[in-house]
Amino acid sequence: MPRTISDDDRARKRQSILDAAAYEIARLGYERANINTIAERAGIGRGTIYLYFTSKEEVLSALLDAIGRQIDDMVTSALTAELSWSDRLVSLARSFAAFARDHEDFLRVHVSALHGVNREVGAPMVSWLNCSTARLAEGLTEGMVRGEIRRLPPVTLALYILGSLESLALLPHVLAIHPDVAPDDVSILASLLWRGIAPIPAT
Amino acid sequence: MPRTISDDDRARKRQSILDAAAYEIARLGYERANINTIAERAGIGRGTIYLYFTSKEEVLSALLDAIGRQIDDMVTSALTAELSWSDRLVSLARSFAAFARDHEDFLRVHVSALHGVNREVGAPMVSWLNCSTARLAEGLTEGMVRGEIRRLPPVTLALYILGSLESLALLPHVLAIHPDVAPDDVSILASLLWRGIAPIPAT
Amino acid sequence: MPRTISDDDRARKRQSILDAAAYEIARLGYERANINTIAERAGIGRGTIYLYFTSKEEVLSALLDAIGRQIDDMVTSALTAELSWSDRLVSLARSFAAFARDHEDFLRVHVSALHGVNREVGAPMVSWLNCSTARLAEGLTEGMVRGEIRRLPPVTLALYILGSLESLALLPHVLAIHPDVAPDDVSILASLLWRGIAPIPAT
Amino acid sequence: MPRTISDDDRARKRQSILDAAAYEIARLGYERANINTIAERAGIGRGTIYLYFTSKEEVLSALLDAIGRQIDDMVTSALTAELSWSDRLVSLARSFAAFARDHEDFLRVHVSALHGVNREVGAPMVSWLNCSTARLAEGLTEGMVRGEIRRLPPVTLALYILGSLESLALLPHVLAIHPDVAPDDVSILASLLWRGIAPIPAT
DNA sequence: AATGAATGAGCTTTCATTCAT
DNA sequence: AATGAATGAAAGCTCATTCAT
Repeated sequence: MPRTISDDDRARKRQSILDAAAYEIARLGYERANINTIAERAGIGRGTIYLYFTSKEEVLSALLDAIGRQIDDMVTSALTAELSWSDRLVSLARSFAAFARDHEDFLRVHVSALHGVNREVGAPMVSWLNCSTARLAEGLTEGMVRGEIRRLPPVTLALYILGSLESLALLPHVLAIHPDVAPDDVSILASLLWRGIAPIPAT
Repeated sequence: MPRTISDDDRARKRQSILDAAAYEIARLGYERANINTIAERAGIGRGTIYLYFTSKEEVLSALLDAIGRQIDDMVTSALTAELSWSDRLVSLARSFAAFARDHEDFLRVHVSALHGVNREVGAPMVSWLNCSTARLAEGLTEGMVRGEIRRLPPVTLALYILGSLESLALLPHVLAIHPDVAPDDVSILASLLWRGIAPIPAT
Repeated sequence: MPRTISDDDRARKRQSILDAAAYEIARLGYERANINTIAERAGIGRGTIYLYFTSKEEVLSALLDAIGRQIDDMVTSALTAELSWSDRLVSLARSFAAFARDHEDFLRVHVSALHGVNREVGAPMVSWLNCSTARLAEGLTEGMVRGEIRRLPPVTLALYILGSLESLALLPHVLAIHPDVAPDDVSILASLLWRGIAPIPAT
Repeated sequence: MPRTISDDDRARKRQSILDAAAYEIARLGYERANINTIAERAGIGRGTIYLYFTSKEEVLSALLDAIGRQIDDMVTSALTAELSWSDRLVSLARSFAAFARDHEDFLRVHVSALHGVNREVGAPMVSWLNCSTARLAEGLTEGMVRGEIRRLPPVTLALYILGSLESLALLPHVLAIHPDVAPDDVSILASLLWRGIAPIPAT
């Protein structure tokens, strides 16, 4: 009688592997992160990981996929809320900041994968990024049509906004080194974004 | 008669190793970049690299050092020029864009090291980054005193500007994927920065 | 059901690695002995050695430790036996000869490590040698007190005896080259030692 | 006009290489001794060594040859002197001790090569050792015929004597570590040898 | 005759992956 | 379903040797 595991247990264990992987990858990078250590941290045997993922690469892919989905959710939420664009940016900035606070590992993996890892492995992340970008660009286009935002190439603008938000969110963590950077500075900088894209007031 | 090499030849060969390393690291990341392949690309034997550098780590360190110095030069040039802050930002953006065009590998290695590699190796890059940041922060402070720039925490602002410039410069390359991003967009986006930090006009 | 190995099996495999290492080191010396070849000879994969030892150095250390313990046991046995000093020397000589016959590799590794390898690796062997030396010196001192042995510096004498015994034991093996050396000569030579340390008979 | 070097200069330079090699090999062993370092120590370029020797192995061979010849000279001198056997042993012991004092490196290379290095490389040393052994065995045989020495297998005895002399000579150096071994002990131990081989006095 | 820059074979070690249990 | 002992490809690095000068 083959032992069977409930779908719930399976999902939970899968997630615990991803959490452990995020912890290690955020600290060591993808290459130096060790499957053995990840298994230990997840509280399972080394071989068990291969019952949930086909390879180390797939662990990273799945991780990036999960992270990309969460970020996309944040963007979607901010866009669907009935807010002014100024408030939407603040909302987004707060969401990113909260995400960075509660899931620092995830955000770091995301950023480092964007710049470091093999292209193929990062594929799912790029998919989500494109998705979020398209969604944001679409919203921005509407805003431009309504005159709420300065007219600029919407896709490029969307990429810039998302990139800035990530950088801003990571600033206090990455630069915990820097004594002159106060965590609160981040929120101040968020307003820079808005001033940058706000429509030019009629004189 | 000893077979000795001129200092010039030596420097040239050293640079060719760094170029080959930049090519590989920009595409594969530091860990996957292979000393063997780097040597092949530089057109020398495997062991020769170790006549110029003590280890693979030192190759990366030297590379980051060279890149950091070049970026710092760009910042210094822009600051010493007699320009308005608005023009300075445009000048900086153009410098970064040119650097990204002519030395794409270098800029990618720089950014990926900032987010990816283990800390110790990135030390020289962090040094240069701190140097550039301090220089820019100092300039910004003066600008604030003169009322040319909105008052904001100068170090944080400097980091944000440098980060944005790098992202902007890389946008057309990284996102060559994205059909909707035109290279010219970069210069447009540079103005976002200015609007973000420009002093609030008296009503 | 985890695939675990019994302590017995583990010890057996560990020993088989040490045996293979002794074989190679006895013939080529520590430096030339190749981990790859040792693994092949032990009938295991290259990486498996590193599940039992942390490094090549540790293989040698463990080997020297095992050998040193066996030699120390031989010395202890000879000393605790109720024998005349003359017979003790014969007993020791026979033990060493038997050890050399059955474990020629071990004895050769021991002697070569004593004279060849870098000091740090030989540390465990030196420990055992000091142990055996101290034990023998103590016994010799008692013998001198009782007038069974000529009065001589005990530690120096102990070192000389142990060194001679090892040389004697190796003679027929090392100098298998030499057609004029008969294996039996060893036992004859053992008596030289006794005559050397025997008390001067009262005339 | 090809530059030519006098035979004298050539011999002197050859010897300086051997001296440097002895220094390094005595401290690090043959394998770890570095051709580069040996060249530096000899005050010549790396490639120059290969104008005097065909390979690193040949350097060791030549070194062992030179050492073997010196030791053989010592044995010959002691045997040709008109002395009693007791005094000959003392003379030999003094010669070895002096050699160990003035040329510690040579003696250590000799001993370590005897037990450590590849057989083929040690060939010249074995030749000289056989030569000295045969010479000493011949002398001992004469002594036995004349009743000055106990009757024992002469070749084996010769090997034992030479081995003991080397060990004795090295004792104060090797065991400088050992606080209980006084340098003077060596001369005391030399008499052990004589008592071992002295003829049994008629009762 | 002398040099030292260049080479690449060969070494130890790591670690993702497999598979007997 | 789960494990962890075993593996071997692949990596960075050293150093004896060559050879253009």
